[in-house]
Amino acid sequence: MTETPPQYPSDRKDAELSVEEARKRFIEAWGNFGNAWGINRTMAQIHALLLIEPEPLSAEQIMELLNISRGNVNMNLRALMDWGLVARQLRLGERREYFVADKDIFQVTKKVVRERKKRELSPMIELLDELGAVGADQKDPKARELNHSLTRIRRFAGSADRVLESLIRAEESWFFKIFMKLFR
Amino acid sequence: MTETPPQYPSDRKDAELSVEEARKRFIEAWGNFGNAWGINRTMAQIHALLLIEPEPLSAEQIMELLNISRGNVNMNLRALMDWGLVARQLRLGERREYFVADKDIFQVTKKVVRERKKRELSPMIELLDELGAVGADQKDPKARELNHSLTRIRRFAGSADRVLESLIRAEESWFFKIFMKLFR
DNA sequence: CTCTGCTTTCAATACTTTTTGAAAAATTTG
DNA sequence: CAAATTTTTCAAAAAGTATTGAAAGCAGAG
Repeated sequence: MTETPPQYPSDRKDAELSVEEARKRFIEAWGNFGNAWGINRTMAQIHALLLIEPEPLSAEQIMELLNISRGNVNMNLRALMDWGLVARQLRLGERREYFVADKDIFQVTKKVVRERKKRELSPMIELLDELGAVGADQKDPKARELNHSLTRIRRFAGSADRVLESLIRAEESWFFKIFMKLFR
Repeated sequence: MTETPPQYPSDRKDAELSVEEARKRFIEAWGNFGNAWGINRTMAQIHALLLIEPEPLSAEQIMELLNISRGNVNMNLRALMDWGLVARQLRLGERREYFVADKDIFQVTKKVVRERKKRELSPMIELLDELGAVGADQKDPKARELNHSLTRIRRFAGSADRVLESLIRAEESWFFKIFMKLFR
């Protein structure tokens, strides 16, 4: 923030503006995207910003670039670190903390899958197991339908769980090799 | 609501209560689950209710069973029908409309995937294509990092898109055969 | 056409989640 | 240790989302 950024040559006159515009549009889109999937918009925007930033950024810089408050930045950076998507980075002789995002999009996916599986799928499976036996022995249609529905869902959830677990464990190359062959 | 439900025999004294309790717990859990994934809690609860209900229900019955207003039921039933998860069912000689859920959980998954792919993934891919060229020719690190990030994300989004498209088109048995062999 | 019974709409309200910003806590430096 | 700088916390405010309920709309029956 205190230093003047160096000027780089460019073929196009409007290049500098265009890059800024593109960055802005991507950050917005990533924010909306995350939001639609139950991730706080600001958290996703900070993530987007760090994804396209060549250098680590300080909380101060994020505040200014995204126009959000100190507390908000702090809160969401912590969440991003909890998810393993962003790491703190210290610089020798500097007091201020900097932050970088893991730029490997496959790693990002794995971490998001791991986190949400733990938070949402696993509790659902536990519940389904707990309710699994209810109504199995009864003739009441309500009981029977409940039992059948829960059994089907439980079976499906188990499959999903295994697929996701494999995804989380997969090595990037292996995963892509198989998938790229399978899917077009 | 106006007719007395028939009594079914059961091995356990507390069976009736237990089934009701289980139904309630499942509906709640499904509501929270949907909510975490960006689906309105009530919409998910109505879906859960119809999933475990042996008979079609009217809007009136849903209102009473879930304790929600007429307008709310109407709105969310419409959304569920838009997603293709619930169908209207008319009875001969009856004016009132009834609703049933598609009980095939694999179909449900496919429909949800299709809908969200259309609403969220496709627009993101369009944007990435649009922004794809920005900064490719520049030396400015910001431009280069933006370009690299967007290229990586674009490539990944394309893979995800193809995988999901295959899932949507897959026959259940085929899907499971392949996946069960691949994963564990 | 009018009554009746049901569905749909939507402005107002209630509820939930996010954001702010100032104060407190923590950490480094001299 | 106190001063300086930075991070963290959290109650209050703002923003966003869901829900209500009364009124309007619609369709079949008489």
